[in-house]
Amino acid sequence: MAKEITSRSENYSQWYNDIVKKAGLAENSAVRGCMIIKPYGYAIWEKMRDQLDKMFKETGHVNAYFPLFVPKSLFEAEEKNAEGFAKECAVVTHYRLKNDPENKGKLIVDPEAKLEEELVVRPTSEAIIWHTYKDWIQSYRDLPILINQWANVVRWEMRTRPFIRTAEFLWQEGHTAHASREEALAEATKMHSVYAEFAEEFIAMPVIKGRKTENERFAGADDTFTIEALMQDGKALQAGTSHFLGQNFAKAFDVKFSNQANQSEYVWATSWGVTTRLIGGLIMTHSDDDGLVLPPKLAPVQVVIVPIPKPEPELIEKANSIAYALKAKGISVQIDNDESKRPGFKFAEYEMKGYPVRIGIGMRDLQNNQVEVARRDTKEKYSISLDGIDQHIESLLEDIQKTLFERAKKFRNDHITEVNDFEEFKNVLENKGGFISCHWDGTSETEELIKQETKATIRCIPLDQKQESGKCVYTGKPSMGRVIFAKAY
RNA sequence: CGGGGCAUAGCGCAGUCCGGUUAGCGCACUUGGUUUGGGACCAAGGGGUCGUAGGUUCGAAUCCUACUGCCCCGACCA
Repeated sequence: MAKEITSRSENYSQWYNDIVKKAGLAENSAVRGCMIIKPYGYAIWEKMRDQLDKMFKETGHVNAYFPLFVPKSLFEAEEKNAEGFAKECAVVTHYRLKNDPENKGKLIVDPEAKLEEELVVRPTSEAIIWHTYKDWIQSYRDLPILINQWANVVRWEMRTRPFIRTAEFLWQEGHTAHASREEALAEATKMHSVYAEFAEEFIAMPVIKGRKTENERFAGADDTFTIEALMQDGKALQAGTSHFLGQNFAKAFDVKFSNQANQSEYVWATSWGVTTRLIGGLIMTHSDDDGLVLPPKLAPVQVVIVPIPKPEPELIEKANSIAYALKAKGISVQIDNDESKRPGFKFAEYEMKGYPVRIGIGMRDLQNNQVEVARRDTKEKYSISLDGIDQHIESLLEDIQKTLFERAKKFRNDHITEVNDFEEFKNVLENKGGFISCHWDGTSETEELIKQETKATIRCIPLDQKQESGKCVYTGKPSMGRVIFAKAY
């Protein structure tokens, strides 16, 4: 069970780093701000990637790949976008090294090899992609273009944290082009829903769907849709965004098409992305003091079978037949036949790594035609008959997936607090954390003042916001609905 | 870029204040044995330019100077 926010939040950062390390997900690299994703962490990313990719294809998208480098002149074309990312760009200025004449065995950047035009390492790919789309689009018949790219991007962050914020990260970015405003808006909305569905059904991480305020919006977008999750320490995590880009990029890159009446029009655009940050969200939604807890739908291995006390041939044989039955149901299974470690060590290890279900099988069990089943989410252990074990495990995995979501949702809902004055706002923020639902006068100035005073930002204006007249929690000016504030990652 | 801290075995640390045998501990590793239903035990063993460079001294992990790297706290942020 997740502990109370108050007790964990003091050392939450350390606790998080411990899980990342001990579960074998990732480690810091020698390169500043970058992370090495280890095989187990990457396997989780692959599960996420495969599922998302499937959902993108089901909604009509195809994959392609665009260059890592963006010439500066292209990068700066869409001014707001360029300005928004300028502070965190890695820039390539030279293309060659040479031996240092002053220092044998060392290399220096060859000043002769200075690039005529600097190359920006993509922090996002709108620029390079819209430069390309210009050549691909002439007629309404060329539209829509529905392309996704799986890639790495670089944002030179000052302070980093594994999965949540690293200088280089893996993501997917969808970039679509449409003939009408309505169609582009529908696309942005659709992908917003795809993200919410993925977060809730697969990560078992409840999210609030909403739109960003002008302040928090993606640089270059007319509207940004977001899914906001709540972590165990009471801080919010922006888990995915979908942007309606209007005609901003079409105008910046001069991308026009002829409509059916043979009139020239600018193309309408969207972009949307999720990143390896989702793994951070997963960790901070479900894990406990014994380590990682993985939702079965994203666990690289769903069931591990541990022969007790060690892998005797008879036990291995039985384990194989259980594994065979489970695999027939599409369940992933691993049999631990390592003789060098004792059962207790293995139990702790698999708990740390978050395996959803562990089956223990010993001679004693075999005689009774049963095994011991341990579920990671509740830490319950019980013996069950070998007859019909495949059905039992199948429904157990479903139950674990559901239990994790319900538990996280209850926690999240318990930490949405309606607040009506600013003292209460600060009090809840300090002592309880979580989402604060309150009235806001709709101005960027007020949002900024609240941020400066409390570090809380407007996470989103919920899509299901109720019409309700009230007074801004800060200025007392009239407001027509509540927005969600929180401290965020 | 501001403020603070750290640097000793693969990892985590003690020793530094107050200089003095062969630099130590836990984990991990190797070998052998006994074990094995919740992180086994015993024994033997391997592994170190004490971050780098210079200085003080009969003698430096320890004192002094410079440099380098890393971590934490701020500003920035998926």
